[in-house]
Amino acid sequence: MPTPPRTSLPEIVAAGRSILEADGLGGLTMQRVAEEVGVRSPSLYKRVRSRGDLIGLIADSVADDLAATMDAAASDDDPEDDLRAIANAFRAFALAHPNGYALVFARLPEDARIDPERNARAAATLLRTAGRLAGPDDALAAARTVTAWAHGFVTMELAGAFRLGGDVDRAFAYGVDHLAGALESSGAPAPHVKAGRSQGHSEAR
Amino acid sequence: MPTPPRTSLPEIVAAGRSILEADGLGGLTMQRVAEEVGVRSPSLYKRVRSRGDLIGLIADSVADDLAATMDAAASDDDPEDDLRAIANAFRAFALAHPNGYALVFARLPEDARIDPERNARAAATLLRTAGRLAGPDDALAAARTVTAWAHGFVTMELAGAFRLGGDVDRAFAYGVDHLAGALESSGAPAPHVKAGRSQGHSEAR
DNA sequence: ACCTGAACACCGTTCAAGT
DNA sequence: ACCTGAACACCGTTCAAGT
Repeated sequence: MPTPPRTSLPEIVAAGRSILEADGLGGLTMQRVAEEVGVRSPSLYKRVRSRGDLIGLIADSVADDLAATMDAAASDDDPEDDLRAIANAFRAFALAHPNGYALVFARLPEDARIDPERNARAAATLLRTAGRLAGPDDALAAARTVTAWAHGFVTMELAGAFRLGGDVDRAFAYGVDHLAGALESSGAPAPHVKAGRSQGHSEAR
Repeated sequence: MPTPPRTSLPEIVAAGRSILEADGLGGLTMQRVAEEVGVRSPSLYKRVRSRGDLIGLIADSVADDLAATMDAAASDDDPEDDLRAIANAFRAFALAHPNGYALVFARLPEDARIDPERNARAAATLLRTAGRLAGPDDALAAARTVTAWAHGFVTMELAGAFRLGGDVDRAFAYGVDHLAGALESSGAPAPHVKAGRSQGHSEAR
């Protein structure tokens, strides 16, 4: 005799994500999730293969939001401004959702990885901006340089690894500015060189 | 009646580190460690406050090795060559010890963090090289930019996040070259400008 | 002083039994 | 078709009891 479902996969993922954000990966237990969606933990296995599977689904969900945030930050006007805006949005997202963010770049088991199309879509905005700065041939390498830097920076910031004093905000701005200058100078078509670049590295022409 | 110790803290840390490297953080159980050093798991708590504490000690140990590796890579000759050498050594270490490396930059609880002096010592080599490239005022921001980039890059590489094709080795080389160029151009004393810089970004002057 | 077995609270996961 | 209690194997950690 059929029984009506008492929860759903989206609800489970959403509950898992909010628990993760609140209490970290260690606090994300199947029992907490079950309690949150009003069910007993064995029932979760009707919609989810394992805790690892659930973690992968949460990572997908966060990755989508991060991609949307970066997308919204780009205006497709001046590429250097866009790079700065994307980087700032990226950092703000990571600082606002540290535990979810960590999952997006975590070393997950093969089957829990973010799927390829989602990955490509998430990379698209930055890839386009990087291509406009560094030229089509270097677009991928340039995008990887920027992503690596931004990810490394916020990861270290979240880990509390910047403990030598100094202004962390300034170090971030320093990084974007110098990366933008370095990538742009690397032989792209460089269609419109604006008169007043932002600051500090005008010698990099 | 006193009993002679059957193990020691260094032995425990070393065992934990080799288990971590072989089986990941999930495989690092107190029972596995105890078995490895020939004792029962409750005995470990004589030398270690908790599993988290042990993880912190392992992180310290790996951080020391990483710092030594970077130190050995620098020759204090041409700073750009040094930057490249340090970055390559950093990446090689991370790829060779992925699980231990992850711990060094992990978001550990406050009390398990790598201690400040160790942190400063680990940063010293790169800070010096960055200072020779970017000038004393920008040394810290420049070192942070390079460290963030290198850490982000290898983390993404280890996570399998580079899935858009392309040559990952080339992307790494591209990153060092452009970072070196960008930092150097940022207004340092720049004592000896070599005639033949490496490649590709000679327009960045 | 160090080590141990037993115990506790807590996991993820399975499964037979219920509706 | 979905949900549940009970059970299993496995954690980290504590502690009284042994030497």
